[in-house]
Amino acid sequence: MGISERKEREKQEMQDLILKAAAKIFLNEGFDKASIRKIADAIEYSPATIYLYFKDKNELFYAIQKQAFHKFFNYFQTVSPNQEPIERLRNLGEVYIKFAIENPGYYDLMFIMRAPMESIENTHDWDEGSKSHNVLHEIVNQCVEKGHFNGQDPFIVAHAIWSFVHGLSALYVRDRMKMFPEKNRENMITEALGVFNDWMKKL
Amino acid sequence: MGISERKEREKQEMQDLILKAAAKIFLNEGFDKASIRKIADAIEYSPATIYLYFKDKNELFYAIQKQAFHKFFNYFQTVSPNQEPIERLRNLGEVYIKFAIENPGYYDLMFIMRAPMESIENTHDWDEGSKSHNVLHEIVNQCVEKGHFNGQDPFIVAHAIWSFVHGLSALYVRDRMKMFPEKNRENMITEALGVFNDWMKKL
DNA sequence: ATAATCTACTAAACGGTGTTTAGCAAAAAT
DNA sequence: ATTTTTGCTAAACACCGTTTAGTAGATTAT
Repeated sequence: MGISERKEREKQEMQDLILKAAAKIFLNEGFDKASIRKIADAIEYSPATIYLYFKDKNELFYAIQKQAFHKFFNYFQTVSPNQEPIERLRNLGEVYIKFAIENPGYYDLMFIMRAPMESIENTHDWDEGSKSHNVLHEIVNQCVEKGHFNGQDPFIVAHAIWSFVHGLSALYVRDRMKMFPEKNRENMITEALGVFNDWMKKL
Repeated sequence: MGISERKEREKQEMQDLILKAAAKIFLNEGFDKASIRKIADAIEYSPATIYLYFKDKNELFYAIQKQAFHKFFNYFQTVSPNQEPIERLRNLGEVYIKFAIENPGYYDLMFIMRAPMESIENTHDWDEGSKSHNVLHEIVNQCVEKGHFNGQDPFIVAHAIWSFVHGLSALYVRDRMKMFPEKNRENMITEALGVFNDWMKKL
């Protein structure tokens, strides 16, 4: 019975169509401007149709967040595997920042905005994010095995490192660096990351 | 001519009334629920009246942000002045986190939300925030004078430290720690801050 | 082939939002 | 006493997310 398969495929295609239009408007004009009505207009369907494919606006953006995490993970895959763990950690930080600067809208959705998180109840819903998070944990563990961060809990060390790169990214994405209008914001981030990496080598 | 003075005073009192009601609703129910209509209702005036005292909702929340920065600065004043700069720096980090945990709504408004920043054009509008920021810079400079962070740009070091504590705070305030449901989030922050302080002592 | 059912979709409405406009009563100035 | 100014609001405008009731067309059953 090929009909139900076609139906399934069409449902998938419709979801993708909505997702694609929503992501485009969101990245170009922001969350508030990406209204259900505007998204519906872009794909030439009525607003009510969107609710046949997504429970509400939060679930729609939870789906976009998943795609963002996928892209994020791909960035992580470019981290050189054949190097000292401490070098890989440095590389990971650079790639993290690179993603945030090149995809501020996605970064916002993943780590700052509230909307997509309201569709997350159990840990399972965070799977896509955990994949990237595990990369960090693995590398930190390797660093500890090689004698770095002596005596400190790898879980806490990983959280400290995440917090640092998130802090850099979040201040950038949410425009808290315009207090230094004479400074180049991207350079500031790179330099601060450099300082941090110098510190970590000594630990 | 006492009339214009009374008028001025009454205008000030009305602004305070609006601000107080708005802050209360915002802190208890969040930004979206703090609608102009709801604020107007709380003070028993019509919604249009609020626009006689504030240009728009963004300016209203910019005013609340200013008050938040004032409170933030008071937290900073509790940092012990008669100690080694590196100890004061440690203390400053603790107080920063303490503020974020005790006043998540205010923290959000100061360092994460977009709304109040849309009323900021020139550096002058950020004065209230700069005051606190200068405290950090001063302490970092004293640390450098005492031989810490050798050779590194104090401005960048300060930004790195700010990014770190902001990262911890922002992940907490925006609920990105529920991925570790078995962990106590406040403890995690404290431990990560402890790890960071240990690092800094060695630099 | 026809009748019954089910599917995909939408028009319209509900109850909200920020903001602006026109007008009015009371206070102040003349 | 009359004019002007001030402080305020009712009502409207143009949006928003979401739900409901209903319909045209595809699918299934007879």
